Amino acid sequence: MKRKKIPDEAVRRLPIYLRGLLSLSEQGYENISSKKLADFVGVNHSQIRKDLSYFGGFGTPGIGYNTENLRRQIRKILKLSMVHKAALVGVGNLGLAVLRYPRFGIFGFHIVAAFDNNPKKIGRRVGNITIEDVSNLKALQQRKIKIGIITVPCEAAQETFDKLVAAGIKGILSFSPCYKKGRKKVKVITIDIAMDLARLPYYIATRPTTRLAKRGR
Amino acid sequence: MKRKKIPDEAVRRLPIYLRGLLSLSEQGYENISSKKLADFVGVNHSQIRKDLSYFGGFGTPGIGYNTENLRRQIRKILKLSMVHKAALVGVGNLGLAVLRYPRFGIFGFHIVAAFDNNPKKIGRRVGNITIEDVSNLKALQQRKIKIGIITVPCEAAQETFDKLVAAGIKGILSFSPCYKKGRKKVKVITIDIAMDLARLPYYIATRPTTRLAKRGR
DNA sequence: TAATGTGAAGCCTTTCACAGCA
DNA sequence: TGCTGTGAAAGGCTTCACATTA
Repeated sequence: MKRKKIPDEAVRRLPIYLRGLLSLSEQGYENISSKKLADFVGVNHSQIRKDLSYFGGFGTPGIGYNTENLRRQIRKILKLSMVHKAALVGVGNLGLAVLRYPRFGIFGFHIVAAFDNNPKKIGRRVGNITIEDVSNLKALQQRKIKIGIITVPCEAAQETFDKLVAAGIKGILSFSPCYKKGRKKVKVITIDIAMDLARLPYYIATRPTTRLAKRGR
Repeated sequence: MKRKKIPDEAVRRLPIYLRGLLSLSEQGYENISSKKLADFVGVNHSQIRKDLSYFGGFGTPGIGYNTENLRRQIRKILKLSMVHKAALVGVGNLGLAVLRYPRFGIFGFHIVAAFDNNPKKIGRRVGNITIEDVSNLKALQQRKIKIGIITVPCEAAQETFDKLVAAGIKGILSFSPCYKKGRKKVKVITIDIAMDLARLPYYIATRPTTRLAKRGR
């Protein structure tokens, strides 16, 4: 295995495996075969072995993968071994929900700052974070925050995006559907709730037998 | 064009085009070429033509596509011409945020019911919806609700899923990362915020020049 | 024996390139 | 001329099948 180009799709599946391994290790599995993990997470077993082989041989023929070790390896590949500091911009309903979202911890994320442009919100506390004015975004670099979460309304998305990039942010999770120009050296992952919902009716009652597509995304 | 098998990926892109067309038609474009739309939404222009060709020839050589007509056609393909009634289960932070999410309307969705199992929440109003007890889920069929949105905590996801399926729901948008068994004749689209976030560090500072991957998903 | 790691095959998706039409 | 619609080529991803290893 000589570091060929690694499919983006393989990277997208690693967190799925990680979450599966977490459950299975809680269930007491010390070792796990690609077959068993495959059944559990709903991915083909060859796929799992292939995906893992891009990064190295973590298994033992005849035995499978050591659950703890594989978890550690995947966390390392995804750079989740360290804790990542994230900043959230836009403390509306969705922003609040994300701030209070309980499950970031298991992947090593920590939202350490929240920003809004509404004077009424600035200074308020959510959990143990105090909402700051967006003008403070400039200082993100000094605070070693490399990940941004955008939960502002559509109109403000481009401006927020530009500010985050200017502040040296390296990765952005955006809930805003609006198209961003000028992304460069910044990885952007967009979650567009309305758009995902918009695909649903197409699949309803169209097909005599539902195709059970790969996985909802 | 003889209805070959239509790639799921093409369907996934249709809402992107739809949203792009909305903006461009607001900007006053009466006709639009695949090239212009491509630049706007960040997809290859051949891709757009190919995607549309799966469903029919909507354009005019030399001119492009009539903006209004293409919007209408895509809405028709995605079955978004009618209004879809949706029910939301789990009125926590995220559920509230989704209930108040302003942008479902443009795709023709209408959340008409919300459910929770917490007696303190039942009876409360959010917008013009009254929160009901989850036991009322049974009646979804009579109420002609075919789409469900799951925003319950992980532990309750499987149970909620089973109830929605039993109630005759045809499509589900789930924010719960937990694996669902027994999906059948039901299309499930999953949004897993933590998992999307978990991919971000992998892409940060790994690559000398960022690959500008297709689009964040 | 049981399961990994992997070349090769097969399948799906994207891009190219151009005939044909307005 | 400008742009669509579409075969064909290229590229990428998934699955198969098996040599290999503990």
